[in-house]
Amino acid sequence: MSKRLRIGEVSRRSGVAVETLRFYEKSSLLEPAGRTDAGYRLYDEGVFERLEFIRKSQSVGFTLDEIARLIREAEAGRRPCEEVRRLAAEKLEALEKRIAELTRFRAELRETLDAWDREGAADGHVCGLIEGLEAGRPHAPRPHTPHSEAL
Amino acid sequence: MSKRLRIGEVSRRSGVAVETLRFYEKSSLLEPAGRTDAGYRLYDEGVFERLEFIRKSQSVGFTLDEIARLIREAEAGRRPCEEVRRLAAEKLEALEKRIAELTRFRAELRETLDAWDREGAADGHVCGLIEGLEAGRPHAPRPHTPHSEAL
DNA sequence: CTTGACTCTATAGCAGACTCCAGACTCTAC
DNA sequence: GTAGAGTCTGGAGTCTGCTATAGAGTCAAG
Repeated sequence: MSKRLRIGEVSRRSGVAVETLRFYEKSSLLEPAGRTDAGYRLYDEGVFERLEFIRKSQSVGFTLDEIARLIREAEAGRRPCEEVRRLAAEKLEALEKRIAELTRFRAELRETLDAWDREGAADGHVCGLIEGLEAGRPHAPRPHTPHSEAL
Repeated sequence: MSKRLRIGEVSRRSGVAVETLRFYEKSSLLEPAGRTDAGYRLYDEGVFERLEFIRKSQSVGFTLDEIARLIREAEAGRRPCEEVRRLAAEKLEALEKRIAELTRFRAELRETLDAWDREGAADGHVCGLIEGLEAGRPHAPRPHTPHSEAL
């Protein structure tokens, strides 16, 4: 029989704010195992596992809604492996696109910074980024990419 | 003398929604080159360059506010190279951290997906992610399998 | 019994980047 | 001259993931 924890203790041990725990409850991510007579939430040790799951899922790009859905399915006794896998595969794909994109931008940004270093103290000089603002960069403009996911 | 475009045309050609263009204007990111007598915004071709600049800057992590600031400085004829450079260097650093982070996540995600593929067709099998979820749940009694650090 | 930390609910607010709406005007085509 | 698409303004609403506040009840220590 495991010890039951109040919300503050859970918060302290997990690093997740009290308000956030309650918010997660509202969002169907986390139910307290019970309540005291006074209505205080009581959690058991499993909560840490759950929070870890949430954290990890978030970190690979699942939204709280998606996470809630997975949890719902799992609790309904279903094994939404297919679904999870599909979602995860999607996330992976998005992630790869995003990494490629960011890597390109990193190269550009480095290049720009390097150029500034080279031209550095030369006064009267308008640095590359600003130049791009006024006249356009030497790079070919790309067609619009609809929506870069905020990964 | 380049042709002047109305907002819808700019939207169509850039993929940026009309409302977003107006929103950018409110946010001091983008001014139409003029107005018709009826008050319709008119843009010239330079707008695409500007939009591209905004998009790229966003992609490397500048906020719209920062972008507006850069534009303001550039248009004031100042050369805020120091400032721009500092900001850019910061973003580069952040970008590198982000890329490293995402790359780690990608590795984890791939690994997870691979693991699922290997264990795949084995029926009755609860995939790692879900397993983590079910741990400590009173429902769904499950055989204990010690592989839960899925994500 | 009082103090102070903790908890409760319900509601509001924040940041960032849009997105949509009403109601009025304008432009183009037929 | 009328339909229908496009545009205008100003302001409100959306979305995600929290974070904060008010006002009240609870609990353990001194």
